Amino acid sequence: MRPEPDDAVGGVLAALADPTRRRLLDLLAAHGAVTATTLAGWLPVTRQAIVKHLAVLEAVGLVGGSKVGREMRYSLRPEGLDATQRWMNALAADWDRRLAAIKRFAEAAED
Amino acid sequence: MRPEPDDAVGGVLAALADPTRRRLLDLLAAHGAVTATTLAGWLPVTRQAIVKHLAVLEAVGLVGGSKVGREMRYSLRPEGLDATQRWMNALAADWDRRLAAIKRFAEAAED
DNA sequence: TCCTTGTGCAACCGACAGGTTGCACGACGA
DNA sequence: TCGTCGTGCAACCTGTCGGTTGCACAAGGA
Repeated sequence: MRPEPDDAVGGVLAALADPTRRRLLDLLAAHGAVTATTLAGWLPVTRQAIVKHLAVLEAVGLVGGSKVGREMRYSLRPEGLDATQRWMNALAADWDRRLAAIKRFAEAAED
Repeated sequence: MRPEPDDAVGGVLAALADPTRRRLLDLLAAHGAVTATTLAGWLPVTRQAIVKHLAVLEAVGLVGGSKVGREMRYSLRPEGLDATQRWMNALAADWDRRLAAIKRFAEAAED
């Protein structure tokens, strides 16, 4: 997947599309700032896999990491969701609007 | 991707993650019920690719097709978005809630 | 000080998604 | 009726994604 640089929403959607990544977000929501090694203990995958997932989540702004001593603590960054959330709500509203228009049009001009 | 039967949201997110699929949805929103061949004329991909994309969109309930004569007209199915939209709003709210709690906790126990 | 323990980096692998081509079939118009 | 046009199906190709293993290195504790 090659989301163009200006496409933040697409990136977030792609990130959210993976179930492991969603579980990761759940765990972060439940436990706050936590290390990749700890997360690996809760999921049936390697620490490396976790790190990769956290990297894509970080790239789209859904999580952030801060170094504490020699360990890296990852935590949620809820603002990262905002744009996508708004996009999706707008999309739903737009669909409803258009569908209503089309329906009205179809009723008017009975083909 | 193997979305478990009970996981509708994951399927929709995965479907929405692809930029071509999003463009497809935009086109359907703009033009109503339209055929795969027509859509292929508007996008730089083969009709077959379009058909595949429409298949995954249909599988998650975002679009629906109805046969008219020998041609297949695809159109939006806005209810398909609803569950995912609600999920995402709930997620955002949940994150804000948890983050606020953590922040309050951090303020109380100044490390 | 040295050993332990966790992190980061790179190579590698299998599976699948997005895309293409080719073809057979069914419906519509002349 | 026959030719045409659009659809559906299947095989195939290629890139990338999720995942693993192995290793080098830095930071803490005894």
